Amino acid sequence: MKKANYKPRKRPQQPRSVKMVTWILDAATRVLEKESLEGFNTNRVAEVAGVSIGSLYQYFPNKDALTVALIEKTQQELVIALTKAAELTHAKPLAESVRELARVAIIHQQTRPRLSRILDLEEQRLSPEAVLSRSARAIQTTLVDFLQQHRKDITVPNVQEAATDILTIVKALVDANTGEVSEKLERRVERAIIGYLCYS
Amino acid sequence: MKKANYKPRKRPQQPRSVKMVTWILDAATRVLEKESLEGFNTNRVAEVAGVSIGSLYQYFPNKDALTVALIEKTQQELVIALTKAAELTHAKPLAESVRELARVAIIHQQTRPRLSRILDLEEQRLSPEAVLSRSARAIQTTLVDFLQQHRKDITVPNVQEAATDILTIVKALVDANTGEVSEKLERRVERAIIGYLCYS
DNA sequence: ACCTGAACACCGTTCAAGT
DNA sequence: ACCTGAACACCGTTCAAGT
Repeated sequence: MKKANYKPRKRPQQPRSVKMVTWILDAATRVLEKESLEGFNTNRVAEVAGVSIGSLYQYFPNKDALTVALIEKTQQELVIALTKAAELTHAKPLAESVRELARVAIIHQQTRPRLSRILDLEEQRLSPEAVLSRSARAIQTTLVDFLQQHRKDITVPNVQEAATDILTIVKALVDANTGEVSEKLERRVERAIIGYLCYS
Repeated sequence: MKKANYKPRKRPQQPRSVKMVTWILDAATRVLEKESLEGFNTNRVAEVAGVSIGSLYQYFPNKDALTVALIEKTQQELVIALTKAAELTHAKPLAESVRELARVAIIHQQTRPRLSRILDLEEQRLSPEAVLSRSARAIQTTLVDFLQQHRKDITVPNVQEAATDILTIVKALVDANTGEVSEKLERRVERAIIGYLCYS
């Protein structure tokens, strides 16, 4: 039985250590983008980062922990963008607001299509074990708030559940359509979300 | 650069060979169900199948080819169930028909929840390389036919695209809700599908 | 304290030897 | 022809030695 510990081994305090973690994460990002999952191995990441393999394992207890750190980092960027967008759409009608949120999510993913797709895949592979991450919960919360604000316009029986389902649906559509023209994809995502929310 | 050849190495003609392939696929299924992806390795599969590792590689050029064969097998079962269900719903109203198809898909997945989830994940991981499989195309075709029959009741601009999106959505929802009570899940899948199809 | 990298273990795959 | 399994290569991870 494998232990599933994806927490970073230590929060590095010393300046050099902070830098090393940054190097490692940057290297991991580059390796994943350029060589995809097949080329993603810890020895290669350490090499690209310019640190020894031993140092990598001082900060990340295993390869999956490194992947989880990347997922966290990416999701933090997304939650910031989504929260900002959600605030801006305050008084606008549902359809328009959804369209803007969808656009943010799609743009976020299309900034680094290969990487985002891989990280979503890895998140699914790891999710049964991993506790829902801080940033994943933040995204969920932002979406629940958004749905509450539009409570009168939607027909879902349970807002929590709806938020989860919508996140699942949007991720799936966006990942399955990597490379699709942004506007077309936006319209289909909008259809899926509002269709789900307003079904009666 | 890796070659991506997922085709079985040979279609076994001799009776002993046919049996061996069956043993190997059954063993792979058991290993995946019991030990999940972490325990799924070719040496273990060969051992459980009672054949030598060399024999496994005579029929499958690599591990992914073995996985693809499992995916194919599972999807063939699903396409049969779906086609049958689609025929039975012939003259019924859209919502009811969708509910029945959704039920078939959910039951199919919940028969072996762990296995189905893993195979869906692996399918995503492999899909950029792999040609869309025969059975995946069959499922797509069945769904397109179904949508054509209800053309007047749905608002999607493109039936092909809609079929793809719906498959993506249903898989994602079902995989994300492994272990959820069947009836609740059915209602949410129905909402997602009909919401998408009838959005205006 | 922290870094290093040789070494170990595990697993995908091959191929010389056996039938 | 087909099967076998020891052996090789690659990669995740550790740990003794160095600073």
